[in-house]
Amino acid sequence: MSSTVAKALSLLNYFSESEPEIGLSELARRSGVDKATVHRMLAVMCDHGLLEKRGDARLYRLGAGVLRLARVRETAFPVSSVFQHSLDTLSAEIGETAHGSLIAGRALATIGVSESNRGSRVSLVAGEILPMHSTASGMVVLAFSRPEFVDRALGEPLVAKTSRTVTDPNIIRARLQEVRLTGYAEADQTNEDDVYGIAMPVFDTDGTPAGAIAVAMPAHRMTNELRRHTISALFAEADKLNFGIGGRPPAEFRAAAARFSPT
Amino acid sequence: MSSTVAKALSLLNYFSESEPEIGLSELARRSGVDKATVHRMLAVMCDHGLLEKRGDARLYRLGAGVLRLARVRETAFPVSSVFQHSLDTLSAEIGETAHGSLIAGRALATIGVSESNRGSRVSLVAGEILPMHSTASGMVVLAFSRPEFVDRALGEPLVAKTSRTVTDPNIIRARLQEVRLTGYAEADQTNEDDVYGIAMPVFDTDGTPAGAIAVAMPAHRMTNELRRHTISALFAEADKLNFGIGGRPPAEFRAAAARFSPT
DNA sequence: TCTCTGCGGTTTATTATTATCAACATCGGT
DNA sequence: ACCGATGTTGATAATAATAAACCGCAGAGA
Repeated sequence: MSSTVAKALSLLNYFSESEPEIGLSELARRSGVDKATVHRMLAVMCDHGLLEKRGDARLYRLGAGVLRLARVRETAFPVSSVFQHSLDTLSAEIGETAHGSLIAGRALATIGVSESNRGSRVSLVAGEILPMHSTASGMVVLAFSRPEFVDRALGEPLVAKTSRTVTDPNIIRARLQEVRLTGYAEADQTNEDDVYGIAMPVFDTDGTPAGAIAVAMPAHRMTNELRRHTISALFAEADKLNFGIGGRPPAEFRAAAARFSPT
Repeated sequence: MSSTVAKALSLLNYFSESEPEIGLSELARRSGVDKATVHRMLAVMCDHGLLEKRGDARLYRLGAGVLRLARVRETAFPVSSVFQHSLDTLSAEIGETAHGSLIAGRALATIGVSESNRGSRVSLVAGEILPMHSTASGMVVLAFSRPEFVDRALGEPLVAKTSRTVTDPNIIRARLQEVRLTGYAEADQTNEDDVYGIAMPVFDTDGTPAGAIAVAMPAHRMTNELRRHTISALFAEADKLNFGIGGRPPAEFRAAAARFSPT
């Protein structure tokens, strides 16, 4: 938990789209790590290209090394690009914003977005970390994950992102059971007000969830017909996606998919 | 060099396109770090999503976290995408493979490739790390870098990649002086047999090199006319690229560009 | 089938490294 | 000259690396 490397790596998570450059003192304050230590860690990470210091300012930002690593991974295991294609298809067909996420360690990382071209649409940023308990994507991933993974996720403090967020682990576990039966998860303004999300899992070669694809729409626009259409499209795209990345859905999910009738 | 974090991060560099999955013992052997230590480091990095263990096999590979970090950086500072556009333009105009690289720590990382559609062409992998002394991109970056950076780069052991590779720091420094005058660098089979490269620097907002764009072609195909055409196109694209990423070429480079006459 | 070998993973006590804390030097902007 | 920021240094306390074992497992070969 408090290993040196873990502390250093956790510094990377403070960089986001809304705050792409951060100074030493700021990082030290947020991470709770000593300033001198943070400085040394930053120096090491700069040396390895994970971070870089703008010679101009005295701020740090993510370095070109992360671009390189991402390229290496994407060349060897093209997941992001395959996701993007499915997301574009989804957003075009549903007319709402679609996004994809992958399990990264114990978190869920958004790695692809395709916004609808409507004037009113849900807008979200790629690279964001999604909470497991308050998003449809998180729930659908948990539903098909191993118990240890679920325990660890629900063991952490569950933040109430909105007034509708469920933070009781027991209720969440009950919902996970439902998700296992339907194959998809819905999040009615549990992560963000006015946003209704529907998500479906994507699997790895070993049958464990690799991530999720989801459609997010303004809550007031949700109808039964739109839900059916979305879920149907998600099943289709999830199927293609699993094929594209070599994922093998477990029997439980395949059963749920077979149970779904797009009537 | 011997910091814990540095050792952990250096493990990431063993993953490449040609070897995207590596086991624990293999990593321990190559890095020279103890197996138990490597195991702990890998566990931490898996926990943070930089790596992931395929539940199936017992191998490690780069995780989804690197995709997320790359997206965050690319959203805040779109460099890779801007590069790609220039590279596509270059390869289309010259008819040879173009590639772009960025300084990542003390190394030069390939972050974009656009192969020509010729049957015979130079093929190279994105995500590769380029040597500074034996590639045109490396030389052009060094030529406009600060002396400390050059000293550090030339202080490391210089590998002779081919029979033509120059490994004498003094000769290299002399060549850097020439590059400063011309604004571009040429590598005639100094990094790879039969490959002739021409590179041009791209700059950061503070006037230091951010990376380079380069054209690589089969050495036997090189002619004076092709060289002129390539250099001319590189100057044009470098100019656009600097504008696109907000780079400010130093006076020395602007003078070299003005000196060039595409006659 | 049985053994052998190499691998991933874990443990132990010891050794070496590193974080920490506080203090100070330094730079830039107001 | 002020202030908050980045760096940097010192001694002490906490942490992690090391080395050499060990287990369980899988595949190879006899």
